[in-house]
Amino acid sequence: LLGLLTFCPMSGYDLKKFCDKFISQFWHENYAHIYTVLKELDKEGLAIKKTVQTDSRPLKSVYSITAKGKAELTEWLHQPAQASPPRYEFILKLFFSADVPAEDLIENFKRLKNSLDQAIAVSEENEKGIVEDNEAGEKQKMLWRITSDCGKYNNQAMVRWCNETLAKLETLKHSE
Amino acid sequence: LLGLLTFCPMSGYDLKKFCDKFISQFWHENYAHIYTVLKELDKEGLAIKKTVQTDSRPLKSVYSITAKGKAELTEWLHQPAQASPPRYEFILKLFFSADVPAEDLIENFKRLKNSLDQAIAVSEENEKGIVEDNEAGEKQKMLWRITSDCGKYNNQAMVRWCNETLAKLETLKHSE
DNA sequence: GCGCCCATGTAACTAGTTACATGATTCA
DNA sequence: TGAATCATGTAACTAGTTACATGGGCGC
Repeated sequence: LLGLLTFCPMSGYDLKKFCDKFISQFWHENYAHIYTVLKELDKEGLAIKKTVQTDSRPLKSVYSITAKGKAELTEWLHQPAQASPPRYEFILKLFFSADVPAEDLIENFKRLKNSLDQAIAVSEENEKGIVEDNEAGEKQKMLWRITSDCGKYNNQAMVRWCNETLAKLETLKHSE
Repeated sequence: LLGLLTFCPMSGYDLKKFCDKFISQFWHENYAHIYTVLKELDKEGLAIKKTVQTDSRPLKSVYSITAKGKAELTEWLHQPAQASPPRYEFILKLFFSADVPAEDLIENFKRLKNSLDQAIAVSEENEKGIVEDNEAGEKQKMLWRITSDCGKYNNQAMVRWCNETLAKLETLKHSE
């Protein structure tokens, strides 16, 4: 899974940064996982480690993808993505909230809306970053824009959902 | 987490059915998990087990929620839902697909669109079921509708995204 | 008689997370 | 001098999944 993160040679630390910056909207990795996987990749010959001494900085272990790693990645890209079992705690709680006062639910929805607005703002920032990036090819840029749109569309849909739900809950609150 | 599934007393088997039918859009449970949790709930006094002999059927172990369990549930409902780390394999693969021919990507998107259409059809079926259900209170019904809308809005947003992306990929395909 | 649905569970395993441990450099 | 950032890793634990094991009843 991490073999694909070898866009360019990177260290475990770099990889984490990269994940947080570019793919955090739809994927998440933590240090522990990255370092263990990196070690495995090295053992399996899918990536190779090189220890580099950067000036006035601690040692870095930079990993590069090998030919074998590239083959594995292509293989992975060709098999269809499998959907992960859904786990939306917010919705789950909502489902069981028949005995919770409407007012509390309204509070929850307002909070959710705020965090959605924030997420939308962040993704708009990111989109600007894509346009300005000159290193990436046209197709790559297009794919980035597409992935970013996915998050945006979802978030917009959720905002709409929040607004409509808030309206419903307001009427409920008055009748309670 | 399963204490809340005690809408009415149910066995492990019933719970699984219930999950699949009503909350599968946003939550997923498997038998192994259910039975282990059920046992724990019993041990902690949050639910009690009763073995029931139904006519001409194997023994059933029906669990009911206790007062302590209800308190725990209320407590849980009152703390804010925590977002689970996102894992969208489809988008992740897309992100790394710069070297995959546009034609293959188009195929993937068509498949995704089909499954989305199916999901929308299913949720529309479910919505009919809600309206017809006479046992549930008005507020409960409203909450069900709201949760169901959430899925619908998301799916619709995704369909829109698929369509727009397909158009983009078509032009890319012709230039490749 | 065969396959499907009802019904319950355990054991082994895999994946993922948290917490810990360490230490250098840079900047306020 | 202390906080933040760079940098790498391990150990212990928790959660979740797969696979296995079992057996009766019902409908075709």
